[in-house]
Amino acid sequence: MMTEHEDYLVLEKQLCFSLYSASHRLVRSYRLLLEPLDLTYPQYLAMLVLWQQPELNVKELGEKLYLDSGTLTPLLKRLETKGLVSRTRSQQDERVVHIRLTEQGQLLKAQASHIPKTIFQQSAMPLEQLQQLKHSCDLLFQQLEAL
Amino acid sequence: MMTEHEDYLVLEKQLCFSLYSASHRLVRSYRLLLEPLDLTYPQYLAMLVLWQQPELNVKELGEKLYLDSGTLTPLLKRLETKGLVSRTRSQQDERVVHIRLTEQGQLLKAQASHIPKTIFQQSAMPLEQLQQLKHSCDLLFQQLEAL
DNA sequence: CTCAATTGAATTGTGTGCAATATACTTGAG
DNA sequence: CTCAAGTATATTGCACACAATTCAATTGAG
Repeated sequence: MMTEHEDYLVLEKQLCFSLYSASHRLVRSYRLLLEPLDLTYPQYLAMLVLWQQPELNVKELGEKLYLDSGTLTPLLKRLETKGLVSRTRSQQDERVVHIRLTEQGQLLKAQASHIPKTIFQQSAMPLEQLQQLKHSCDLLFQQLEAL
Repeated sequence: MMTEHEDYLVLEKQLCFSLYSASHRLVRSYRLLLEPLDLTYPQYLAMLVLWQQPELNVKELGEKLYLDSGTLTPLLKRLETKGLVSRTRSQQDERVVHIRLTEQGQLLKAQASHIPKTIFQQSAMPLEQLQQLKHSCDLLFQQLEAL
């Protein structure tokens, strides 16, 4: 008694809901591992970037994380309060705010090094399937971004 | 110069970040389509459930959406304000709140019927790959849920 | 050189997520 | 029958996301 279109409106059939739920559940798994580091998942993402590139500005960080200043400014202020990063305005262009990893922030990297492997083990899924999942997510992102 | 563990700490190699970004981007695509219906994506998810089952309580809805009352109560109050659902306490057990689809809420279903197909087209990805993506997300969710 | 347009960040406001707590109600062991 | 334990929902508080706006600083066309 459902039209073809209406049938697609079933929650369990929607890819987006699966993606949405899996993403939240995965972040929840990270939460337990990040609690000892006193980091939230988005803060951990920012630290990941800084561990690779210890200095960059808010715009550059936003481009890597796909987040805007409305999200990043308060997040970075919290990281600053914890002593993990410093925020200083550029001398050359005072609109720009440089984010720098502090020594304390650098030290935190060692405590995070086990996390990716732990999450991988918790997923209890074949590496190959996870790689394929990642690849499909990246492609989906690109397709939607391109619109 | 990176240890094996440290190499995993590269943002672009992390499945979770791909999942996280793809999920947010997909919700953003929904946002444009849902704007004419005056619904947010989580509100749309709640409506999807109600279009299948026009009456249920908060706990049942939470089990379907994997959300708790802290999220659902304000969300459902907003749907009530829009006239899409009613919220009434059970006579038998006054702790229970029944959520019912209103006539206006029912009418909204027709306006949403095109959305799944539109999103599918915007993804510009093969149906088979999307199905596989959904399946992997569902599996990942289950594995993490089972811990 | 000048001012309109642009840019980078911050601010504001709305709406989730979710942990923790509170509250009211129901149930069941004794 | 009673009260301790459990249950369903609501409330509170914190941290994102993100659109919209503001503001200060820079840039570039004429």
